[in-house]
Amino acid sequence: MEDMKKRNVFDVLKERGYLAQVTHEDEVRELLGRESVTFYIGFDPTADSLHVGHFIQVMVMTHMQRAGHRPIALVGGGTGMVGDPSGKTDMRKMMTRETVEENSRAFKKQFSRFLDFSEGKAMLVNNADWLLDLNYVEFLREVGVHFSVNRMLAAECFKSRLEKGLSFLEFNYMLMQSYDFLVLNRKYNVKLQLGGDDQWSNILGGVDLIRRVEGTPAYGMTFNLLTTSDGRKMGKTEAGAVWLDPDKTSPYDFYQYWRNVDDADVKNCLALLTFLPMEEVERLGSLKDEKINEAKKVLAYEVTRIVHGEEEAEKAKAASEALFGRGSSDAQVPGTTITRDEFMENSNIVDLLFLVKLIPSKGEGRRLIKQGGISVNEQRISDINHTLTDSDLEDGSLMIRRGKKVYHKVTVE
RNA sequence: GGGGGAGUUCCCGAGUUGGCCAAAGGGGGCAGACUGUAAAUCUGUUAGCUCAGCUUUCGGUGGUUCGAAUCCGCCCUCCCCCA
Repeated sequence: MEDMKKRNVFDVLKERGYLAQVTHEDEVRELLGRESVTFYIGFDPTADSLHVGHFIQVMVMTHMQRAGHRPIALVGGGTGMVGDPSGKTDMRKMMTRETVEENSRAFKKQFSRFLDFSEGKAMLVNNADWLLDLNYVEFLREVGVHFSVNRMLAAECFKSRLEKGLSFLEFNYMLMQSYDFLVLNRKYNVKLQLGGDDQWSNILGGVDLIRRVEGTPAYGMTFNLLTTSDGRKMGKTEAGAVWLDPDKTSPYDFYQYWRNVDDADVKNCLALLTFLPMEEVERLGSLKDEKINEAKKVLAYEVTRIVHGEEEAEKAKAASEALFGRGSSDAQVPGTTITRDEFMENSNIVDLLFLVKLIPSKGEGRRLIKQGGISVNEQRISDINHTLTDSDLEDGSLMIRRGKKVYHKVTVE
């Protein structure tokens, strides 16, 4: 990782497959190789935690910071009040000011795990600070004049919305984000904005604005969204997004998510989501058939380690090996602890499944059992009315398996 | 502001001579088989519950009726054409 300092980050990012589009490829590359550049990435506070879609941006910021550049994570406390229409087909729900502020705080906390904020090496700003008190007429005169509606309507990001409808509120999003870039350029000499590829139009808006208003160069660069080989967005599970918050997605589930990616996506994930040297990425990514499971283990471990720390990564790995391999059975397996009374009152298998939230409804539980999807201590349950007793407990706990790979340990105390 | 159209179960999308609709079909999800904790494929399943019965659903609300997703009134939202 040390040798990254010597190489131009631009080349690193390109080699690893992050880059999607660059406004001025040669100039940006030269700039990054010449001086310490302050850049920013915006995050919309649409939820109370970052998810894997954000994580790729965080990885980019980390690569950049390691190369001596200064990242600014911008939380969209102001833009979040409007909602980005890019690529969306439906109108966004408007969030209340309180929700936006709450989410912004949660983001702040998570960023500090990945970036070094000491001595001004990274910054976190909230565009609510300058957007919320804007004077409408002044804004129109300073920023609005520079935007051509004709060009905006032609932009790719509005296309789908032109068919389904686009409110004036959302139409303004591009101006706000462009203004962000301008403000940051003036305040902190930010010359470069990064973002997901869906942000291309918005980034271009800011680049153009700065060049017009300030007459100084500004650049933009976008990254490929984390998608599967067949183009679907990654990071979605039956339970929703894969979150970075351990309370929303446990380290074990997080580990399992990466352990189970498609063969075809392993290499890409290793390059984008870990810091492993590219030679290693190439080697692991080219493994075939059963062998590629090794690569998936490395992927799962590394990503979990970066996000949740070494200790949690070890635990997740141990638990996985215990359940799917031969490891010791004593490993930390996800589970629930219930009281003796609860166990007695919910001795019916369906009730118990419901109690520990392995099923969303009892109807679902009955269905699962009918289809052979539930096992207790590796014994398939076939009867909906199956009742559990003390004899099912081993050292005060029993292991339930739902489907092929969802394990849940129930401990009775 | 004027005229026209639409709002269905996770999503898309059938269904309007009122009962046979918890609601076609597809997608997605889940489960089973096959496997490598993969993909593809095949099969089953996909509102809830005290589950061979019952309860709550078809934008909201109030009606008509023995009975309404299907008919009527009002409201909300969205789309299209005109301004």
